[in-house]
Amino acid sequence: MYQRQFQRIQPQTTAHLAQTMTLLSMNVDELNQEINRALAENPALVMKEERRCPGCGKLLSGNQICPVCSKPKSAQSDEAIVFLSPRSEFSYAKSAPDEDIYMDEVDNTDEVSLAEFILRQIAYDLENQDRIVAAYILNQVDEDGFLNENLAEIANYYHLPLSRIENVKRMIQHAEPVGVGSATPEEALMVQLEVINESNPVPPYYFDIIRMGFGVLSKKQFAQIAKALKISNTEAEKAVDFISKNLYPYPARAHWGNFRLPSEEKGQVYSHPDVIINHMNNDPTLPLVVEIITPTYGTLDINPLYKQAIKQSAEETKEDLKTDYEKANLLIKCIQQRNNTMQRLMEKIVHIQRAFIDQGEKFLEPITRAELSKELEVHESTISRAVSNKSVQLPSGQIIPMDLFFDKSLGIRSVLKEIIESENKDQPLSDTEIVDQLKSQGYPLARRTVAKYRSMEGILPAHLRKQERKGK
DNA sequence: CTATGGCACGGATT
DNA sequence: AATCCGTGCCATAG
Repeated sequence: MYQRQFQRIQPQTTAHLAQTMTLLSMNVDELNQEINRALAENPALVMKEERRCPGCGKLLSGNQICPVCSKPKSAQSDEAIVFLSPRSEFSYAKSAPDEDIYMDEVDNTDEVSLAEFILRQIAYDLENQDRIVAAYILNQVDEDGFLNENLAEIANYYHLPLSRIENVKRMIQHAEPVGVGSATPEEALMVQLEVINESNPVPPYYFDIIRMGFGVLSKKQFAQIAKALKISNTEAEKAVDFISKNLYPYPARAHWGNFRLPSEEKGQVYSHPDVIINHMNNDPTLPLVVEIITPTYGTLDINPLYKQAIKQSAEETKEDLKTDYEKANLLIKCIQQRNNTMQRLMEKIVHIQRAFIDQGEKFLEPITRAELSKELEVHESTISRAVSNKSVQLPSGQIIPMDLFFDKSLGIRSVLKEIIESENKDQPLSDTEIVDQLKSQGYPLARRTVAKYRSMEGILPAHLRKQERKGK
């Protein structure tokens, strides 16, 4: 039975492969867009009503039964339940474009609605002319919330003084979500910091750190920052921590969805995790619940009317209808395949990296994509695609890039951090000494490598660590 | 003279 | 085929 269905799309097998590959390498946000696009332009494709678990109210995909509620309470704590979790916060366009019911869903992801959202906040305080300018600017803002347009040109076009345009831009930037309309991530951060500063004053060097640029921030180079601004290392660390926790460089993304949790570790912000890992009922003795987020709120299906239409229509239109039908069929198959791969992959990863998930970085098992691909009997590149560009939320609330599960050195780096933290601060360990320490703990490394890891973690060299101590 | 960072090479990984 | 990563050598700062 499955055989036959598969046969039908055999002639397009290369297309099938190509599409599976591209879908696999997409994260939830991108997949959401892709599905919306397909829904909009292919009449054969429809979104069926959502189905919820009668027990817990979770959205279910396809014919699946709720994996959480169907699990007996006596489940082993080392088990993990991996399942697909459709999310209602992903809005999709209904097949009939004239409907705007979905607009009053909680979140508005469209640029249009973001623009409207902001415009409503500031419209009262603007004169008519300025309102037009504001509308224009908001329409030029890209999906991250940035404005790449030259203000002087806008001023020219509307025959208004530049200062007036700047004023409008300022108002947009200060409206929620704060920072939209900036030209760069740095500018957005500046605006956000200014706003915070008005109610809760922050030390002035916070601004200087942002001026140093986004790159320094995301790499967490405390040492450099401290040196350049003549502040202590801990002050620098505190500042960067504050910034990554309270500010968000892509203002429009942060507004999108309500559960933004900045990844503290990397100083980067991921808006929607692709996978969420939790303990059942937040109880660490219960099994893990692994949700693979899918943007299909409801189920994708072939429009039943469409099949009839094909039979009844005249010969010449039949062909067109048929290609639509096959395209839709293909997409559904590919998405299923993607889901299946993700599910199998996460099952393996969670099993292997269980210690890491429960107990932290130190226990990250060094594993390569190649090894995993053998176990799962898929091609290496499949794993690569499935893993890249995706993010995972851990039970701790941290959001990490999925690549991290394959980071060979992270485990060692965290041991290194421990060693340095517990060292005698008056006589800091030199790199050579750290090599010995690590070797005795079962991590043979070259001296040069220790130095690399140290700088990756933003830890100063031995002689400077001593100074740091004095300065305090 | 020692500790460290820069550059570049080679092997592994993607 | 391209990229990443560990490592060795060498220059330089302390």
